[in-house]
Amino acid sequence: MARAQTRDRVLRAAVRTLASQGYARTTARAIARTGGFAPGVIYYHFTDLEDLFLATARFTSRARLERYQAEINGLTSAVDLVRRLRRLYAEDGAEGHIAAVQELIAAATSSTRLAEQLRAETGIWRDFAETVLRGLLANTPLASVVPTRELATAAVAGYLGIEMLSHLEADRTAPDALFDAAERAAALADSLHPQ
Amino acid sequence: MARAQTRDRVLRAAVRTLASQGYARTTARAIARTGGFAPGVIYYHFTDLEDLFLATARFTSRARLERYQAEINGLTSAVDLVRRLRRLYAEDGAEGHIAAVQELIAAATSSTRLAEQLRAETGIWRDFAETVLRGLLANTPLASVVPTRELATAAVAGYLGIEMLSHLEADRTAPDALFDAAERAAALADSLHPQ
Amino acid sequence: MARAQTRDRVLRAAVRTLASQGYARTTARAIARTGGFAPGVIYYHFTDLEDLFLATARFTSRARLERYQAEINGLTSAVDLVRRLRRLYAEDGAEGHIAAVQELIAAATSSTRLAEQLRAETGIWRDFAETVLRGLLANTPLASVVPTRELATAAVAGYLGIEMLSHLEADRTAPDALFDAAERAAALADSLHPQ
Amino acid sequence: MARAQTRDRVLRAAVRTLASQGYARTTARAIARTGGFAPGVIYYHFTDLEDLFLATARFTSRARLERYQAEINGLTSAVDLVRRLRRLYAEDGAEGHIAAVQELIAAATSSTRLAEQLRAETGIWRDFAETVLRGLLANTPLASVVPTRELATAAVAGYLGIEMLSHLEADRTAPDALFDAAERAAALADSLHPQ
DNA sequence: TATGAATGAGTCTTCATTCAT
DNA sequence: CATGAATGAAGACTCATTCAT
Repeated sequence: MARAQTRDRVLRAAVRTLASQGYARTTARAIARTGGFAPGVIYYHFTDLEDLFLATARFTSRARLERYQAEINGLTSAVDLVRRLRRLYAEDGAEGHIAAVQELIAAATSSTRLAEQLRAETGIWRDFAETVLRGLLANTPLASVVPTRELATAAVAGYLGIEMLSHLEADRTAPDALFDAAERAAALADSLHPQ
Repeated sequence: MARAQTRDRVLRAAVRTLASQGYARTTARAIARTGGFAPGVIYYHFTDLEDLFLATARFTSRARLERYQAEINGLTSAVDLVRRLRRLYAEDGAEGHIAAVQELIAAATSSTRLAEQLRAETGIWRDFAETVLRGLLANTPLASVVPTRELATAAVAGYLGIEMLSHLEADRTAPDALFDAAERAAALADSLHPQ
Repeated sequence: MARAQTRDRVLRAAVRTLASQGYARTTARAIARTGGFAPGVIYYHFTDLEDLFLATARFTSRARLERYQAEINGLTSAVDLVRRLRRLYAEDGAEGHIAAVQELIAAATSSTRLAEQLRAETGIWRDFAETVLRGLLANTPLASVVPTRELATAAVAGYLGIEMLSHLEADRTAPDALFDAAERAAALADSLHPQ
Repeated sequence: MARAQTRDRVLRAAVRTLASQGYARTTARAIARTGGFAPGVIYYHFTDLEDLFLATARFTSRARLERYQAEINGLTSAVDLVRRLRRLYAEDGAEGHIAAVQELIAAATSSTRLAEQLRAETGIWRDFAETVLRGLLANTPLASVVPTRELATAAVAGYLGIEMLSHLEADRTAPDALFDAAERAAALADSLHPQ
């Protein structure tokens, strides 16, 4: 099998295992079982588990970012934005992307390198959120008032926090109610736009 | 030594270890080292580590809630609220309360009982946040517009999310900038109050 | 409480625990739980667990021997003997005496002193069995033919072996069938007696 | 190394350790020391110690049964039988087979699955003993009188019981005396055969 | 490239035993 | 006499990692 292809299988197996079993149970054997390969394969493609987790953080973050950019770039309506986010968030939940990141952040407490990698990734997301916010507020009375950088940070934090709370619930109704409320607020914001 | 006293020592050691080492490294031995007692003590007071983590979740949540209630109950000014929260948040950071809870939430992926306990605790905090919000918005044009329940959920999520992000940073500037922005927004909100 | 009385409680608790839980699970705590006293009590009356097991071996062996002697001494009919033995064996099973001894014998593999104590006890039982056999065979053509000492050894071995096998069965039908067969053989033996 | 080969090494080490140290001291570490491999090997080939003990019971029972069958099948002389048994019994003693089984039976008090396995094995031996007995008694006046099934049970019980008693002795004279007596009885039995 | 057997360190947990009360 | 809190050693078991094939 092509080298890069197998590498990707390992990365995807790591994401799925982190999301479904949690960091503590994401052992080399567990990842191998999830992906259907021998544990040794991991060590052929990565130095050790820390190395794999670093790559996993980057892999899942970049993959999702591409998807978010493709869906969201150029949007000027806040309502449209919220609707797209709701769909993307549902994807995240189904595929376990945010859950995996959340487990990695908890794991970062005991790995400086992982913390650095995750800081870089969350930084990229905050920049992305800031760009989107600026686009929305352009030509709006709010543009000069809203602290976009802080709001972008809060948005990323909220996204991660919501996922944490959802993880504790059996159902997934909390995010839905939040998206509903956000959509109403977005409608209000859109009405401030000059026609 | 009195039974209850030792039990508390173990709980406090668990909080400190979770916050400083992360869930995966919060072993019985690590907790014992933190607290300065023999690992066996843990098993004299708790059935197993899961039992200890359950008790820790409840212990740290309730202790902090009391503190927050004492500081915040009866406040009507949003600016005052934000200032108190900033101080309380600094306390949390110093003592590792939120960090510990965050690690426990990550750990809950592999323990249904822990997930249940944490769901109960975060529910209590959401209720608390909702009560505070309602008090603030009373006699305000916003009272009928703002979805307090959803906002309370978002507040709890944001609090947890911010702590996650802070954990990745060496410094703690991000929360400061957020509190500054929140204080400006609070001033705006206070100005809507009928004099 | 009188010293000797408590000592006896401990010994009886040890027998019951050995019989019901097996040697490996007969811990100081388990014995204390069975007897309803604190683990420390054991160490007040015995040096350590080995000392307790030694005393237990002697205690249960002597107690049962008294009972057997009272029932069996002076019997001249083999059929009567088998009938009494069947009843005594049922008592043993109900109270776990032989089961406890069997566990102690298995444990003796790792304690020379326990092995010595048990060798002494089984020796006493073999002597008892030999006396009974001699009484039965007296004035019988078999008296000069039957090697009573070897037969006595075989009887003790058989008794222990049967208990081992019974322990593996859910029901207790095997010993019953054996006693039935023995009773028929005894009738045959009795018919050889000169009237 | 081939999987099956290592598995066998572990099984043989388990038998030797059970026989020489007793059940309570047959720890994973002790077995590994006996066999000269790392304790982890046990868990690579068996789920846990209970699983290993189950397999050990079956392994040692079947291996010995094959040997006994090869030596004994087709024998019609009781004296020959006793002589072969004496030799086989000496082998058992040297290799610790019966001693291991006896320890496992004691251990079965705390493992239902082990009890079941051992019940199956002792059942097979009783059937074997019954077959041998029937062969011996064929064409003999005793054939219709002797309850072969019960006698077979008694034989298995006696075999186990004798091993228990021998284990308590420093020397091994008791079994010898018994085999001597059995040989004399066998000669008597053989004389009943029609020439 | 991939596999799977093997290892040794480290984890949770139990337990005999001690000791202050 | 009895209790129950505490300890430290040891046991079962897991797991990252290596290596021969």
